[in-house]
Amino acid sequence: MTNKELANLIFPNITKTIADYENLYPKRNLDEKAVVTRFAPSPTGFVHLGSLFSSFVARKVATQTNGICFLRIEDTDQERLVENSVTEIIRDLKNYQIEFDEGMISEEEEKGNYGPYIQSKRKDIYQAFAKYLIEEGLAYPCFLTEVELAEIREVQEASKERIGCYGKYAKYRDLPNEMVAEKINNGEPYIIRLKSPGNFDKKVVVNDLIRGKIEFPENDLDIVIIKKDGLPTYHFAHLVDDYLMGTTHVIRGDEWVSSLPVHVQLFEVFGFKAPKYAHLSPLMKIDEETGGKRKLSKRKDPELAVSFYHEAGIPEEAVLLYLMTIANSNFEAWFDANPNSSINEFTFDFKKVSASGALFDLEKLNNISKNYISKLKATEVYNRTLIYAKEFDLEFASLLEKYPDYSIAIFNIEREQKKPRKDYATFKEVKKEVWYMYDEYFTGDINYEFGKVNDESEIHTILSTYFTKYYNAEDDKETWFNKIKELSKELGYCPDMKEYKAAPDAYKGNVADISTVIRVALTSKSQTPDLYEILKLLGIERIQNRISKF
RNA sequence: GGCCUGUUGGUGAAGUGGUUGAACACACAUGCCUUUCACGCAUGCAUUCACGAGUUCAAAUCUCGUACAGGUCACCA
Repeated sequence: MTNKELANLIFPNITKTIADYENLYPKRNLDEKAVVTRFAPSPTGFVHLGSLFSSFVARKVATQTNGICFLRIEDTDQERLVENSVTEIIRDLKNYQIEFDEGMISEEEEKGNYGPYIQSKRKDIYQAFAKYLIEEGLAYPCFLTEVELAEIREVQEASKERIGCYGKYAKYRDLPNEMVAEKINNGEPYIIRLKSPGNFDKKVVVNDLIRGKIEFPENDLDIVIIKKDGLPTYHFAHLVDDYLMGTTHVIRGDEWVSSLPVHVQLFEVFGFKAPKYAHLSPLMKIDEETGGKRKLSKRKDPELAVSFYHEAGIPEEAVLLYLMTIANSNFEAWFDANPNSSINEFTFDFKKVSASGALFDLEKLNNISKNYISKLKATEVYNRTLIYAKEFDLEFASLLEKYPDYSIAIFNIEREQKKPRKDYATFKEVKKEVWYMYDEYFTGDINYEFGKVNDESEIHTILSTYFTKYYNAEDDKETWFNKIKELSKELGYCPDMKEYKAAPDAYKGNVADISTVIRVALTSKSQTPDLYEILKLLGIERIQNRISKF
C-alpha cells in the first residue's frame, strides 16, 4: 500500500492540495519592510495585561512599517471555549485603541482575504497539509492510547530519560501501511504525529528578535499535529496559518520559546520560510508573601485583568504609555523630550526590548496617569469623569450633569497652564478632590480640619471681619491677596511669611493661618487648590451659607 | 530531572572591554519656593553591577562554574 493510498484512506474527503491553498491566498503585495503580524488569542476569557501587551506591540510594529496586524482566534481546544470571548476580546482591545486590519470582527463575522480567521473553520485546510505529510511519509497515524502514553511517561520518568514520543517509544512510527490501514478499518482511534526528522544530538540555532541567537537540541519528538477530533494542535495550526496568512513576524509570550525547535522543524519539513520570532517576557509583580518576583497570575492578581484599570478609572492612554515604556524603556525619555507627541510617532525597536521580565509597577503607572490627566483640558476631564461616574457613581454623575459649567470651571483651577496641578491619577479620585464644591455633598456632619487657629470666637472674628470688611467678588487675585494681608495685620497676624519666621513670637500667627481659617470654613479641608479661585467659583450665595455656621 | 532564558539601587532601567561622577525615570528623604496642598527647583539615595574562578595591561561588559528566579517538557494554547 502506498503512502498516497494511506493518505486517502485517512482523509478521503480532502481534495484540495497545498498548492490549491497557495493559489487561494497569494503573497501579500506589501513593502519589503512591512511587518505582517497577528494577535492570536484563544477565546477562553477576558483580555489580561499580558495579552494587551503583546497585541499592543504587534499592532505598533505593523503600523510603524505600513504592515498588517490581524486577529486570529485559536479555538482548537473545543473544551475550553468561553462564550462571547471573541466579542469581549475585540471590545477590550478597542478600548485600548488596538484594532485590526483583518480578522474576526465579531463572534461570527470577519474581514480580510486570508480567512477564515477562526481556526475551527479551517479544519479542511489543516487536514490538507497533514495529508501531504502522510503522502510524503513525513507523518503517521499513532494508535497509542492515553493509558499507554501515561505508562510510557512513567517509565521515562523512572529511568530519568527524556519525556515524550521518540525513538523506541514512537511505537507506530514505522508500522507498515497495510497494518495501519487494517487498524483504521477496524475503527481503532488514532491521532496524527509528525515523523520528526530531528536528531537530539544536533543543534539548531534560532534567532529571536529580542533574545538573539538561542541554541537548542533539534526536536526529535513525534509531536501530535492532528488531534482525535480532527483539529490541529497549536504547533501545526501555527505553521499552516502563519504560512498561508503571510505572517512575517510572530510576536508572542515567552512561554513559546521552548517550542521553537518544533516550529522551526515544521517549517523546514514543508520547505517554507519560517517567520521571524519575537518572544516577550512576562509581566511580573512582587509577591507579597515571598517578597520575590513572580509572573502576574490570573488567580491572585486583580491588576492583571484589564477591567481592573477600567474600574480604577485609570485612563487607557496611561496604561498604553506605560506599556510602551516597558516595551522600549527609551520611550520615556523620548516622551519627556516630545511631550506633545503621541506613541504613534515613536519608533519601536525589538532590540530594545528587555529579555527579562519587567515588574509591573502600579506606582509608576499612577505617576504616568497623573501626568497624563494633568495635561488634559478641563472639558476632557469633565467628560471622562462623567463617563466614569455614569458607570460607577451615579450620584456624582447626576451632579456633574446638573452643573456642567460649574464642574468644568472647578476642573480648570490651575489646569490649562504650563505647570498644571497633578491632583488625581484616576477619574475615580476626582470626586475625592472636588466634592466640597457641591452643596449636595457639603452637608450634614462635616469634619472641619481647623489647625492652629481653632478657637470658635477667633474663627468667627476672622470670618466676619473678612467678609464684611474686605471681601469683594470683583477683586483680581493680587488685590484679593493684599486684602487678606490687611486683614491679617488688623487682627494681629503677620502679613509676611519671612517677617513672621524672623520673629514668630511677635504675632498671634501669620497670613497662612488666616487663609487656612477661610479655606477650612468654606471647604472643610486644610488643603485645597487656589483659594482665590475657589472663592470665585463658590460665589457669594454658597459662601454666605457656609460661613453662617460660624 | 532534561532543555531554554534571565540576574545592574526599593522599582523600571541605560550601559556589551578602557575618558568609572554606573545616565534617566518612579518611589523615598531633606531643603528651597509658597497663603495650604499640589506643581516646580535643588540635594541625597548602588565605593558597585547575584556569587566564585578564569581570560586581559584593563571586565558590569568575554569564558566557565555555582546560586537564585522564570519558562517549557499535553490529543491546552
